[in-house]
This record gives sequence, structure tokens and C-alpha cells, in this order.
Amino acid sequence: MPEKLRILVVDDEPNILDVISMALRFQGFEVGTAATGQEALAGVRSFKPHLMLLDIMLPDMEGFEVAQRLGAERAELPIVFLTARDTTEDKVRGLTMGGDDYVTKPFSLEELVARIRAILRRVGLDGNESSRIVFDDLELDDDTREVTRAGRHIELTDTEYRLLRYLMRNPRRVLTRAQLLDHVWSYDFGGDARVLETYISYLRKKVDGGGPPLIHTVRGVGYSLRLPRS
Amino acid sequence: MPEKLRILVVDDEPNILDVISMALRFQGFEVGTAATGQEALAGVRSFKPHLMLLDIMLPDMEGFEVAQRLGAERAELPIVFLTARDTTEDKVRGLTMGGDDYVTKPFSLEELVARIRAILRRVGLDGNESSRIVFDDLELDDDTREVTRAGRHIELTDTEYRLLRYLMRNPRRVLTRAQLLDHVWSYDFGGDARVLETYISYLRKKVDGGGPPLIHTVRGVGYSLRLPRS
DNA sequence: CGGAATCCTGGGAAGTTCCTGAGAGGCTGC
DNA sequence: GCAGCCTCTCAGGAACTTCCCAGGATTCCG
Repeated sequence: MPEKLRILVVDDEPNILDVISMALRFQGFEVGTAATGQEALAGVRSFKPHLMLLDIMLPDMEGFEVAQRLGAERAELPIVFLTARDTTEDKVRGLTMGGDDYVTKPFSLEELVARIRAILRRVGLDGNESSRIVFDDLELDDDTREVTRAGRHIELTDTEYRLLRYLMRNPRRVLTRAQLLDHVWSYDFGGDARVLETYISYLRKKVDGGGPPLIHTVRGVGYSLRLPRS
Repeated sequence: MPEKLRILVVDDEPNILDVISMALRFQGFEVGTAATGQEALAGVRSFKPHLMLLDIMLPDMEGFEVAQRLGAERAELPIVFLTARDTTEDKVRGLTMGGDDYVTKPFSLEELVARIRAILRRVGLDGNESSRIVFDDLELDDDTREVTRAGRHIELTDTEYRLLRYLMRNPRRVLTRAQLLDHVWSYDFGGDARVLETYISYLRKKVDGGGPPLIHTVRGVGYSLRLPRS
């Protein structure tokens, strides 16, 4: 069995830390955690992560400082920064190195995991994984964000895209309403759960419009991406 | 023999606590119980469960608070929350993010056990277990909720599905009317016990329609899933 | 064989869940 | 600050499930 990829998650809000840790563990990563800059620095040395998830707002120092203090190790360690919505973009851009990326809070788990996998792919660690997901004649490329059905291009909005990507990452499996909302929408979404139905409807119009339906309702449970049963 | 999986059940209603504990013990789990948030916290530390079943309405604190106060242990411990039906959705939302799940009261034991097993499977603890149940040429996959007989797909409603799943989990055993009602219907079901007959009838039409009958009546007792005695 | 108990199944009624169109409000880019 | 796009809300109606009922079929037992 190949060694599990290790990710160090650094955030001072326990809730966020826990949710992210659990989610990444479910994705098959080995997860270490830290709540302060000091802990993060120690964690890098002892845990030797392949990737670090680093909140910019930490109690003792800024996330950037953590990155700088890493010294030589820094070059080997890709970082995904977690930033508040109002962090000025140039601040982030200036300080991130080639392989890094950032995600603004509040984010959806789907998006976070996608970014992590994208980086690991670029660094060549997430071995067999590809940025292309294919299901039947439906294809999605996560690098170019391009979606096609039977070769025909499909234009999707951001939310539609994330929803479809989550469905395609879990083909044939029945995903509950709650799972879809929790993974595709950001964690602070407190609105009406019926948005989901609206977006399923949008997706159906765009994706299932030209061809046999792939998005199926499982009444009382949720939705599922699968081939129609003849 | 592999160590038994431990589950900590937290609920302040003694009846519920008993019913769930019994059911889980019967499923081969080692069960610990707690009736308050404090007890739950202590229970996690001493009992070291692999999974916790946590009611949201506790006398001393909300279930969420228990989860939060767990601190570092939290990220290692999957939780299935028990919520009242009228718990506002936004409160429930976020619960499945990390990989946790929730079940709304009133629930059926069958559903509860299914959710627990699904999570343990995903965490990699329920080792050899797979989401597929097979009996003769009848197959059921709990991830995709797909049911086939001799390769032919069978479309089932939610109640039909849960009933069949319970039968398939206990093949060849004679299940009494009471057992079936208690496990497949929610524990507060106060209706006419003859629904069961109706649903057996539905299932027979769909499942036994194409092939030798697998669902057998045991007069005066209940039903059983077995091969026909030729 | 006859009567009683049990079970089967078709036909709805009531209730729930889901779909979709219309539109308000917010954000973005120009 | 305006236009266009996106997200989310809402409501009516369609579709589907669940459950109840009742008549008929089957089995059991004296």
C-alpha cells in the first residue's frame, strides 16, 4: 500500500479545524493539526506534511510569517492559504510561491478539496489522479473548468459547476440532500435548503438537455449521477 | 478475533437509550451509554468509542456543544447526531460536512444501523464489510441503493427498500411481524400493523416477479427470506 | 367438510416531496 | 452608476408514497 499523503491543517478556530480534518481524513489523507504559528512550525518538522493548509489569521503571527520562517523547507512544501474575504488580493499574490494557492473563507469543502488535489497533482504527488473526470459521455476538466457532453461544450455558472463536480466525483452513489448542501455550498450557508432543487433543475436543463438523463432523483433521499435504466 | 467496535450512545430518554443499545449490541457492537453531556464527555475519554451517537437535545447542553468540547479527540471521532424532526434545517446543516451524519427522530432502527455502518465503512473501520448484500441472485448495494434480481434492475420506494434490506441482512431467519415493524418503521409508528402485509405484497410483486419466490410467509409468525424448498 | 383465523391484494385518500418558472437582490466589470 | 449575470427565495402544481380499507383467497383445525 502506498504511503498516505500527509496534510497539516493550521487554523485557530476549533470548529473549522475539526470539520476540515474529518473531511480530509475521509478523502484518504493523513491529517495533522495546529492552532498557532508556533505549533505549525513544529508540526512541519515533526509531521513532515506533503502539503499545508494555513490560515492567514493566527493568534501569534500571520500565516505569511509562518511560511517565511520555514526557511529551506519552504521550497519543498506547497501551501494552500485560507484567507478572509476582504484580504486584498495583491497581498496574497505577492507572498504565494509558484506551487501555492489560496481559498477565501467561507469556502465549500468541495472547492477546498479540489484545490488541494490540483496542487498535489501539479507537484506530482497525487500520482494516478487526473484533472479529468469522465462519466459516460459527460466530461469535466478541473484545470480548464471545461465541461462537455458528447463533445458539445456546456457553459456552467460557478455553483452549477461545483455541484456537477461533486456528483461526478461520486458517480452512481446516492448523495443525500445534506451531503450535497454541506459539500457544495459554503459552510456558513444558512438559507433555504430548496436552492438545491433549483440548481439540480438548472443542471438538468444544461447537462441532460442533449442526451439521456444522468441526474436522477432518489425520492426522500437525494440525488444520484448514473446511467438511465432502460 | 478482531476487537469489537465500540459505540457510545448518548440520549436522555431511557427508552430510546435501551432500544438503541439492544439493537446495536445485537449487531455485534460494544455499547456504552450516557444520558447527559457531561457523562458523554467522560464516556468518550474512558470508553474510547470508535463512533458516537449523540442526541442534540440533552438536559445540560446541546449535542453540538458536546462535540465542540471534545477538542482534539473530536477530529478522530465520527458522530451520528440524533435530531428532532422540527430542528430547523440550518441548525442541522453542516453536520455532514466532515463526514458525520445525522438521523432525524423518529427513525427506524434499520436506518440508524445502516447509517452507522456506512460511516464506519468510510472511515475504514468496518473492515471486511462491503456495501453490497447478496442473497442468491438478489443483490443490493447500499451506496447506490441499487437492487437487482438476476441482473435485472428493480425500482423500489424508500420503505420497500428498507424492508428488503432488513430481510437481506437476516437471510433465512424468520422475522416476526413485530421485529419487522420495529426495525423498518419508526419507533413511534402507531398505525395499523397491516401495512406490513401491504409492503410485503409490493415487494413480492417487484422482487419475486421474475424468478422463484424468495419471500416466504410463516403463518402466525412473520416472514423469511430464503430459497424455495423445491 | 365447515368455520375461524390469517393473509393477500387492488383501490383509493391523504399527505409529502419535488419540479420549475418568475423575480428580488447582490455583486462585478466596465 | 449602470448593465448583466448569478444566487437565492417563493409558490403553485405535478408526481409520488404511504397508509387504510375491504373483499376475497388461503390455511388451519376440529
